[in-house]
Amino acid sequence: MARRSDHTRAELEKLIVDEAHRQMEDVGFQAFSAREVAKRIGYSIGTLYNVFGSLNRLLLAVNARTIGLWVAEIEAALERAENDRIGALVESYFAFAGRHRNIWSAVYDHRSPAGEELPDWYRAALESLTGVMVREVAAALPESRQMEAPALAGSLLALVHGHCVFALDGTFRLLGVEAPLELAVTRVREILGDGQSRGES
Amino acid sequence: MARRSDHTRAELEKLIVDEAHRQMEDVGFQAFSAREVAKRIGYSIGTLYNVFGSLNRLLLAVNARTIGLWVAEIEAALERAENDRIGALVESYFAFAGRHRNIWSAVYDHRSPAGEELPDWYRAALESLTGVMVREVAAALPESRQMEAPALAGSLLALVHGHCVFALDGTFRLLGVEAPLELAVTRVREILGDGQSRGES
DNA sequence: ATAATTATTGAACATCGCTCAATATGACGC
DNA sequence: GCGTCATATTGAGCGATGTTCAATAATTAT
Repeated sequence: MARRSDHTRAELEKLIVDEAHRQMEDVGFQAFSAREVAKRIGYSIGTLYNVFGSLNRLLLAVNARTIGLWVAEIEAALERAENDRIGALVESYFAFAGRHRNIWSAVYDHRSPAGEELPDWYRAALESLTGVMVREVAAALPESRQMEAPALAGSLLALVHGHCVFALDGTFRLLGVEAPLELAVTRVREILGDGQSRGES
Repeated sequence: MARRSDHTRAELEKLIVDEAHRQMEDVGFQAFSAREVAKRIGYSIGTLYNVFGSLNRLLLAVNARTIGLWVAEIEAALERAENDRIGALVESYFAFAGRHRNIWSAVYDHRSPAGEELPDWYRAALESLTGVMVREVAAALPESRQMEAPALAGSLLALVHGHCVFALDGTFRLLGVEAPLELAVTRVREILGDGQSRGES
């Protein structure tokens, strides 16, 4: 099969995460299988465990990659945005989740085993996401309310996340609500204070 | 083993859901096992499938029961509440999730297989939950804003859900936010309009 | 060339959801 | 009481899963 000269350790790690991420995108969290990933890249299941130690860490690697792509897309949308940065933020958050349901859901569907603490590189990925929120919220707030920024950012993250979850799982449909994104944006505007918002391009 | 004279069909169904619900509360969604449930009540795995048809429907029955308990607890809190009904609503929502993490999480962790539509009795359970939200939001809104009630109720549900998820999974801790419940209540008050709120008992 | 080190394997184990021919049980007519 | 039929219950069997680890292959060091 595969020879160890074919790939350095780092290359092999990337090869596995690549395929695992593709697999997650295709079949979703429930149907994800480490064996299938191994088969597709031509290595045995054992090698997969040698490299990542556990399925948990492989899934964290997959999710960290997802978060990275997600943050990149949000940042790109923010660069394109002219005035309405908060609107662009919420919109691109939603857009990514809608366009990549499987990998997006996996971030929240997977739970690390109890007692296991998150690796630093995964924490860093999470913080890059929350970091964008805190930064943009701070920028949208007047000087006098800067100290509220972190709490407000958390609140906004929770608000947008909730709307996103219920938009995708059908809860909003069940309620007869048909524009969850607009709803979320409206909520966010109310919360950041009506002073500098309400709708412009 | 168990004789058919021991239980009517309805009793057997209840026996299974009882044990499955207990099991879910004890070990959580990931470790839940239909085989284990069968073993504990002294029936075989086959009987379980005869009664419920699939694991999906058993899990829906477990989750429907959870939602029932949840709604009952919220309604009880609302009856005790004097003035601040919205505060009581959010607080009891949070309290249930915190006190029954496993069964609460299972409601959102479980996904029905694609294409399978939800049984009416499960829809009814979901609607009893959303119904409380719509009713209370409507009661908290002035006459002039009654038409917004359903959309606002959905928004509030999403907002509270998001805060609840991030409170339990550690995201708020990661952000340095230490009072997610109060944060959620504040957000809800802002959204319903400051006219009749801001903090009184 | 030989020894020591490291990478890779994949059969083996326990467990899972799920199926279905076989069996046990109960009810009914005579 | 007996035989017949319908129904309830079983649990071995199937194809998967995650995980382990002695055995093997490949590389490096001596």
